[in-house]
Amino acid sequence: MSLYLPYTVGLMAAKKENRKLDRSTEEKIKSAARTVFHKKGFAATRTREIAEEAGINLALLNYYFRSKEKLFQIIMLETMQGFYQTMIIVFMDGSTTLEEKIEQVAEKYIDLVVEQPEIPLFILSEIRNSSGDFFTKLPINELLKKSSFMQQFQEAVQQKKVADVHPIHFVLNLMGLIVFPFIARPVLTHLGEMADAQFRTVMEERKKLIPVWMKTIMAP
Amino acid sequence: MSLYLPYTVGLMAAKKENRKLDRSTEEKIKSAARTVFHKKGFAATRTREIAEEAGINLALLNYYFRSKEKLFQIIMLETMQGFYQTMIIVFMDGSTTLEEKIEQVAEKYIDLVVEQPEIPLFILSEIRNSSGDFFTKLPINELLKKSSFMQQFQEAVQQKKVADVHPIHFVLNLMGLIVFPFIARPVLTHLGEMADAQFRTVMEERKKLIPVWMKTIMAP
DNA sequence: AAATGTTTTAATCATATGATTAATTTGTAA
DNA sequence: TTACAAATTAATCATATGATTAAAACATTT
Repeated sequence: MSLYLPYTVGLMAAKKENRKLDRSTEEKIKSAARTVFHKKGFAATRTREIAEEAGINLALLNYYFRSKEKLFQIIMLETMQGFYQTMIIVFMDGSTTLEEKIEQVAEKYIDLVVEQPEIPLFILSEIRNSSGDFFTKLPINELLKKSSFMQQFQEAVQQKKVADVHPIHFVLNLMGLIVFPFIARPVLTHLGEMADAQFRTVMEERKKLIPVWMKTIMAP
Repeated sequence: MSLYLPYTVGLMAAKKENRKLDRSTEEKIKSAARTVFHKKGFAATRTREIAEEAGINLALLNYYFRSKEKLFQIIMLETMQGFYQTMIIVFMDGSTTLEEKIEQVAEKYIDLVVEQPEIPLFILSEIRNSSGDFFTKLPINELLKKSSFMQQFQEAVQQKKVADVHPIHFVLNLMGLIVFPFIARPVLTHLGEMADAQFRTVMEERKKLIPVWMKTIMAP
């Protein structure tokens, strides 16, 4: 009998681990959902594919998340949070200069999006349909307005170190230069026969180039 | 009896017009399809919605175009053609300088996309899934390689008028600066409370600004 | 070990959706 | 006018898809 104890204990431990992995089951589903949603978008995603990717029964998905919509909203919110966090952190930092902030944003964002290239297109194409509910749940606007970045930027304009154009140009240029290549990636691949390695090289170059370009662009 | 003749003739004329509008029926369906596909993308589009938008019976859609896929491919191809045509025309023109080409591309593209703001996001998000079939059907690659633009660009590099970085940076910067604002438009709307009128103003400004920026960016 | 609650599954449902069919209307020509 | 072809429609089909249910497996507590 005692011979079975270790086995049983082992089994119990494994099961207990699985039990703790209740969280892991939930996480497995979320992870699979992230993968599929990011790649295909909400409308083209089948819950069955998420279930298969997660290695679980379809019913379990609804058991944990009630519906495809609810699961999607969670993924969407987390994705946006993850994306804006980088910008928020850099822009709130009072100890860096305006130039340093640009350098850091370029570097960190390119790193982020090299890891997860589908994110920009995912966010932008899903926002186009959904009403702006996601934004009301994220206090990005308020944070940015009070940020160290905004102060420094307005100062720079007053001191005529930066051209006096609408600040939106600055944001559009910076994010466009960083993010657009990843959105247009498939076009490059098909059109210019650009391989993965070359693309990475180009994006590494841009880490250095974008801050330089931004300075010359925004000069008065 | 003759009293009825005008009416009948009138009716006939109207019907005959409708008959000529066989083409118009096809065109009505395509136009509706364009609208809905552009706005929602392939996966989120319902053929019933296209039919309703076109004011025709659902079966008629399949009568003219066989399937949703076939109809979509036609729309997609025409949309891409329309989008690239602008670039091709400007870039092939041997009578303009490199600077003028940039000015013209910025101006024409912003005009184009102000009229049809959904196009960039539509093209880019649909390409992400579909295999690159659409590109093989469009000879963009070959045309651009032989274009006046390419010649002038390579000349400028040799004469050290333009920085010697990978030419892809040039394309990414130009298209990113032009197109990205339209892709990010919903974010601006929700985040920055930016209204239509203001957005248009900003884009008008960019017609002038982008060529200037491109020059300073690409200087050695 | 028994009882209880939680997680997981197989089977099934209800509806949405793309497509087809058979009949009807309309236009054209003899 | 009649006959024939083309365009259009209402009704229907087949399947995909999100969701639910009832039972089984598993874990936890007593």
